Amino acid sequence: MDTKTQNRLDAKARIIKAMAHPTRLFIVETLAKHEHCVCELTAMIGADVSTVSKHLSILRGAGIIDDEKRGSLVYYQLKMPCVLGFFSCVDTVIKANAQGQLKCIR
Amino acid sequence: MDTKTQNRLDAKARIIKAMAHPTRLFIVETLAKHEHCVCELTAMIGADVSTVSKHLSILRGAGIIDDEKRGSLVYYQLKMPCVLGFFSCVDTVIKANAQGQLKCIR
DNA sequence: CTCCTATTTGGCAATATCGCCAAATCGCCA
DNA sequence: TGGCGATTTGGCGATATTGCCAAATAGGAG
Repeated sequence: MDTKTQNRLDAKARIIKAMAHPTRLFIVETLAKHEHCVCELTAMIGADVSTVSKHLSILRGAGIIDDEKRGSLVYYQLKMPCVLGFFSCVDTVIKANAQGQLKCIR
Repeated sequence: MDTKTQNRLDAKARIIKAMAHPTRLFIVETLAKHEHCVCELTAMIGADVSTVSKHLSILRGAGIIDDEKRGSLVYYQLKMPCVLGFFSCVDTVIKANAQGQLKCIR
């Protein structure tokens, strides 16, 4: 594997890793409906504000979401809706795994 | 966030996490072309066989790839080609990030 | 049966991630 | 200007991931 491929895959993995966490998936799915401020997301998630803020920072760093300060609140919105298409593929994988399990039991 | 949502997102995150590594992305992209045995993948990747075997095990555990023993070799193949669609979205994100960078410089 | 090759598994040290607390910013508004 | 609420950042212990080596396993060939 040459260096160029290595770098390309590193970049790709960094983006994917940004989504590889339940809380961050929740954030992406929630922002897919419409924008939310940090305080709203924090209330929905039920973790410390600093924790939520760091998750948002990771998603923003990956370029998946965007922030916009309005007054004293910071609103986040989904910048790359194409990731939702991926999520449906993941659901397909989960369903296929479950059906594979069933087949083994019978 | 209720328990049901939590479990659903945990399962989703586990699948995504399985792909959140450069080497595993390489494996998925390589198997997308055609199947390969562990020894071939190991040669291409240039890491220890045990390392490659563990990466393959993670992808298999996630239900993304499938294995098939033929003689003394184990051949792996891509089971869920829909993940490739996700990769193109990731490339879009990377491209958008790069263009955002450029805009800031000018 | 025994050797040999391909692959997997166990274990360990290095590194990265996670979530909370405390502290620092930052912009409003009195 | 001073205080306040919203958000971010620093730091720390706990936990998870990673990659290598060594050892175990599995199967075919002699």
